[in-house]
Amino acid sequence: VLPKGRERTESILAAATAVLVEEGYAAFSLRKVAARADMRLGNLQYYYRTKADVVRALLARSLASAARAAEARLLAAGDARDALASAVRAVLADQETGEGARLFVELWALAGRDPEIAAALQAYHAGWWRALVHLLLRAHPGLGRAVAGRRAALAVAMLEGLTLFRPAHAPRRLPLTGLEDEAVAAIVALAGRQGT
Amino acid sequence: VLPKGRERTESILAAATAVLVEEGYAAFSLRKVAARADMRLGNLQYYYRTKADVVRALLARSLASAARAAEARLLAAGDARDALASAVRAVLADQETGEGARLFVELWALAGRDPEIAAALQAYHAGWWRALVHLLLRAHPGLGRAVAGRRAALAVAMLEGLTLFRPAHAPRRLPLTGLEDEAVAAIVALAGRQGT
DNA sequence: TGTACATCAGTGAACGCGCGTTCACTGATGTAC
DNA sequence: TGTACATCAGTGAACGCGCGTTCACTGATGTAC
Repeated sequence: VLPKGRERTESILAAATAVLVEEGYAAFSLRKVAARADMRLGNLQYYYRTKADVVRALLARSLASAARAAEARLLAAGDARDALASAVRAVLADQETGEGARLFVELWALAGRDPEIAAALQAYHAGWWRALVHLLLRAHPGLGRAVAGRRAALAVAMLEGLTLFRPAHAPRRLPLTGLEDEAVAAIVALAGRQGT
Repeated sequence: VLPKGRERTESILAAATAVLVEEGYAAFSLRKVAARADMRLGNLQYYYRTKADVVRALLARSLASAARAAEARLLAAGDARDALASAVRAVLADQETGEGARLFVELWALAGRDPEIAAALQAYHAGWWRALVHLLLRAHPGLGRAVAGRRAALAVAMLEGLTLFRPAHAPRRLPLTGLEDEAVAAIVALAGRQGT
């Protein structure tokens, strides 16, 4: 174990994530991160030499944990008949807080300008897309990989798109009652339709 | 007509949009906007007193034009049997450039922190969601408003989510061939499924 | 047509501020013998 | 166990820079009489 160093970098990244989520990248500064982690600017820079290093590390940490969570959700359902439905339900439940959604929207915006971030985000999506493909194929082996791949991509797009209607981003007057059940049903139906 | 003033504000907002799309909100500054619009900072501020005023105006301009385009797409299809399919196809075609997508991702990120922007964005989504509901009900009158509303919301989420896989944001290794056709088919099928 | 004056459009300098980064320095902790 | 020394962790000041905003000022254009 490397207790001291790990503790330090962990608290720096936690502070950085909080600042990014609460204030956005435009207002993200090393001084704020240091203050939030209760240390001096100079000391923070002993661990991460530049602002870019902090952002890179924070990105890696967040995506790794989100990927772990999402894939676990999808795989946990196992072979049950309603595996797909309960996995989708779990993913939707994870979106509830809106905090993660806020972080991801920031990262999407950054990805438009930073190829490294774009690649990391892409790898993250590919990760749970793959898990979803497995799930689809297990439920409907006749689909074939190509069709299952496209449909999984549509499901990912729909689920990610739904985060945009979360409370944090909009008062969402879109008719919301029962939307989650409808989403689950839509994805299950999407999976089962006759192949293209 | 107010030729001079309009010309000026128009070129300011065009410059501001370009800067926001190319550099992101974090790097968005009045000096850059002024330089791009080929005028002095002081003169720009004669038209918009503060940075917030520029952002507000640019938001209004962009959303109004995007809303006009999207609703036109959805309504142009008229009563034809394949109205829904061709409307969805048109919306997907509009996404092709990625430029608009970049702008919207920036706005989503800002919406997380600015209620005014969140409200404007929400109104925009509500606009084309409404058009989509009409289209769904015309194609399948038996659905009922509630179900049609939920399904239109899912379609909006899917279509918005798909913008995230556009070239500008990711090298997109997700299996893309035929994805658009699959999306059209999925939304048509979503519309026609037996009501919940 | 000419004159006086107000408004409009545009200029340029200055302000104070927070930023990322650099750097010389200080103790504490670990290692070698 | 003690001493010498290297590395680690942390401090605090300073730098130059771009930023939003304020402001006094200047011509050009429009209006009144």
